[in-house]
Amino acid sequence: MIGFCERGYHGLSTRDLASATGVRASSVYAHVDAKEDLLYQLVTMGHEEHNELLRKALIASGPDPREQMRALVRAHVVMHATYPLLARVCNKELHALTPANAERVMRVRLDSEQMFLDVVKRGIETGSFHSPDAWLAVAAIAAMGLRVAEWFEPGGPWSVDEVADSYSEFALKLLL
Amino acid sequence: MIGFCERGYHGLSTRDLASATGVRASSVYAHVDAKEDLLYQLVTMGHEEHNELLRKALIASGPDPREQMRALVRAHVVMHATYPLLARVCNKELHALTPANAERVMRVRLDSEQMFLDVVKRGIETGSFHSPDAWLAVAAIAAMGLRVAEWFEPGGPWSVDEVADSYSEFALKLLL
DNA sequence: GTCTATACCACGATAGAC
DNA sequence: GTCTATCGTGGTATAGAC
Repeated sequence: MIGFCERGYHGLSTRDLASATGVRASSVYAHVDAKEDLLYQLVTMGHEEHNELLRKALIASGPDPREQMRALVRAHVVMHATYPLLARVCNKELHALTPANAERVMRVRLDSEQMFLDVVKRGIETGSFHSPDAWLAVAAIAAMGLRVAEWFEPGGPWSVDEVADSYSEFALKLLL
Repeated sequence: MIGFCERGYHGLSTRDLASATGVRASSVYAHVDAKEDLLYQLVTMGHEEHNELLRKALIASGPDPREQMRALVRAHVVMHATYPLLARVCNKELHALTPANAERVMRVRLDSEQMFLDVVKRGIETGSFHSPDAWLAVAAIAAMGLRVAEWFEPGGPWSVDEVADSYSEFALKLLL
């Protein structure tokens, strides 16, 4: 995973991949059908974990759209700050998936996006939010969190919680 | 460029690269020393153009931090919506640069970031903005715009101007 | 500056012994 | 499940004619 992240899918050979786990390249093929399988499994894991974290956050929060949005952004940011390498692979290496696999991944992603969209739309209806366009707002809020995976490091100036809290506030302000 | 974007640096061969412009792979080497040179030139062009657009936007706007921020975000978004492929290469393929070349690119990027930071800090001092952390706010605002390159398409639901305007407002709200 | 031809190497993947 | 050995392909890059 570190390899895919640092050098890109095509930049990491099956030989390097294997030697990172202490085996030969041919041994990899006892576990996966092809190199692309490995990327697909990694990317699927990342997207499904992300999706589940969002869903749990939504369920655990009350009915208030503001509280729901806070919970979603929190989970989104925590995921990206906690597993930055996985997040980067998920966001940069989709091009290397077969169309069928890419589509499966995109379905999960769209489902996650829909959670954000539903909260924003309901918030607009109930008067909690006032964004002129729900989708544009969601794209902006999601983007903030995605990018956290590119710069966050443990032991840096902010804890995961601090970033999650700040970004939740950013999202709510953005939706005012 | 399209190739680097769609398949990643290592996913695009010099043969394919050359045939995209109607020549043979060997002819490419009459213009660049190595494949990496091409990526470096592309990425440098993208970062310097971006930096200049930001600088011009800043100069053209008045002394009000709010107006300056609006201008910066506008330019940032316009660049990413106008040259999405270049932007994606600039943001995803830095790993393939030699350390020396990557550092040169990062210097331009840090300079651009500093423009945002200076405006936010001055806005906080003068009471226009009220963010608890200037850097976190800048990271969030920049991220929103960066991501535009991933989804924007001409002929879609929004014009470049509409996205730029919306995102400028998002940024200002975020800084309230 | 482009071409053909090619050097040299690394790639993903497989075969078959253990 | 891992190994060694190897297949066939395609990678970056160069040489030298035009």
